[in-house]
Amino acid sequence: MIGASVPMSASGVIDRHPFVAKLIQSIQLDEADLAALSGLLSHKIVARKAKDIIVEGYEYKVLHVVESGYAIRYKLLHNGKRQIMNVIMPGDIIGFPACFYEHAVFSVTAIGEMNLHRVPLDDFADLCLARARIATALLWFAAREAAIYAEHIADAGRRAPIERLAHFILEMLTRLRAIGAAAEHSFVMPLSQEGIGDVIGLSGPHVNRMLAELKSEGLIATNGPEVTVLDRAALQILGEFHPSYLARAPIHRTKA
Amino acid sequence: MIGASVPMSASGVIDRHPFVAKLIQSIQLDEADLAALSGLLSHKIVARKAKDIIVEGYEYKVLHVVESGYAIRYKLLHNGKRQIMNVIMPGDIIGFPACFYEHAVFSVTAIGEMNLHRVPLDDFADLCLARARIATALLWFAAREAAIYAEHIADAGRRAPIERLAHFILEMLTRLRAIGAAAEHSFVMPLSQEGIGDVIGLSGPHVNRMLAELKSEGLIATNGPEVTVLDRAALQILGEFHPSYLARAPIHRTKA
DNA sequence: CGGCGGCTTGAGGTTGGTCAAGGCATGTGG
DNA sequence: CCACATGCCTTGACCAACCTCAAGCCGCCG
Repeated sequence: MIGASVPMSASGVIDRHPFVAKLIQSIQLDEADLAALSGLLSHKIVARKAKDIIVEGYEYKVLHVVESGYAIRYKLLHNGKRQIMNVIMPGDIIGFPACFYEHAVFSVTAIGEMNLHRVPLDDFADLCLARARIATALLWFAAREAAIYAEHIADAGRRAPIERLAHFILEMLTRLRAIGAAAEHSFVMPLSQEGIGDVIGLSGPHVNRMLAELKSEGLIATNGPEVTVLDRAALQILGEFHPSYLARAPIHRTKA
Repeated sequence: MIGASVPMSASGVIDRHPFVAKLIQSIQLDEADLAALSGLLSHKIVARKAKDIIVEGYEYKVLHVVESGYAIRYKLLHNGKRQIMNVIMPGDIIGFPACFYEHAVFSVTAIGEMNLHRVPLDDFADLCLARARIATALLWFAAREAAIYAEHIADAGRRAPIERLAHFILEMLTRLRAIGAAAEHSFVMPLSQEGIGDVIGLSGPHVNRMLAELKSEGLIATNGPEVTVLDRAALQILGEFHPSYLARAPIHRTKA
């Protein structure tokens, strides 16, 4: 911890980190918690565009807490296709919750430049054991991750292409707004159309056609990579989107 | 706890419960842990076939630990289709890890008769806070649940129909064997062909065609609801199935 | 200026859904 | 004990949806 390039022990600095902000939204932290987190997030690194952070099948012993930038968690299949499981955003932890496995089950690649904090897996485990509140919050994050994945199963398996796209756009808007990275009705899409296809299980050209349809129906507008939601109510109905599964805080328990 | 119909405090009884067996496989439990679990699992109930245990959108305050029988966790979509997220087996907890949400995000229905233990959510939360080892094991279960879901995303989104079916058959065989509910190469499929279709995102008739193809290739055989894997190696390659994501134990940590 | 990545559009072919009919096993009530 | 209903499996024909391949375009960056 000594010799960290960027000292972050002052709570005025650490609690502006998106990961800490996310923790605070789901559970109350005291000074000792913040100090522990501050120590954990002392080793800052930068990942350039298209940098592989985790490669499927390999062992890994470090996690990366995202401060800024985006990454994709994906799997390459032997029929040559790619399935993107999730878009990783600031405040997320790369390698969690899959870090309980000995070998990586997915690959993670940066899209665009990222600022990360490198955290040895063992330090992370120690923190959980020492700070019950943080461990509890992480159990909640893991449950939320599972809920997001389950929603993606319904998307890929049973929704019509245009419904998947509507759902995906609203999910991105909602998640980006939660971290303060989007305006009320618009956001910058970090993925190409082919990338979107790899999330929702469509080919690139078909994503393009579905986008055109949403535009012609007046539900969205685009300007380069920027997507603007023009008719949120109609999009929600079309994509059957219920934002509750993305909630930031668990239900309140009197005893917890 | 007093007045429970079936006393289970003797560890010789409690540790034969599939849920406890699953816990023991991932973490070591002491006498106090077993006693706490014994108290938790004192209220036994039976669910008949097609009984709705959780209905999407409703609040729920109890979990159900499965002792025997199967259930499906699913979502009904407004286009009339059904997506099954997961098949729930003995040792699983109905309502976990989604129990952190105030309202149910999925429905759960019994297929066939089930023996369950009713556990109030608050008692469960208290157990986690009091027994750190059990809480840690549950964090691992939540992570594993997320990994299974992620595998299903790849299935539904990017694999060819016959690959999905191969993968699903191997996943069922592996999970059933882990709880001692399957022979080495065969098991009784709890779902109808239409049900299988709702898991892997195909229509009933197409599941039938794909099953016929697997049979004609000599990879599997069926006899009523019983499925026998004849060529596991070929099926694994076809379905790109790597059993590691179903591992029962987390990686070993010296400090934990 | 030239190359590259991504968007857009089109034509054509396969896949897999839908609808429908028939068969078989099981279970139930008369 | 038989008649009937029910649920599931099986098969076929048809057709729309979506993928693939391909070409041209634009904007950006070296």
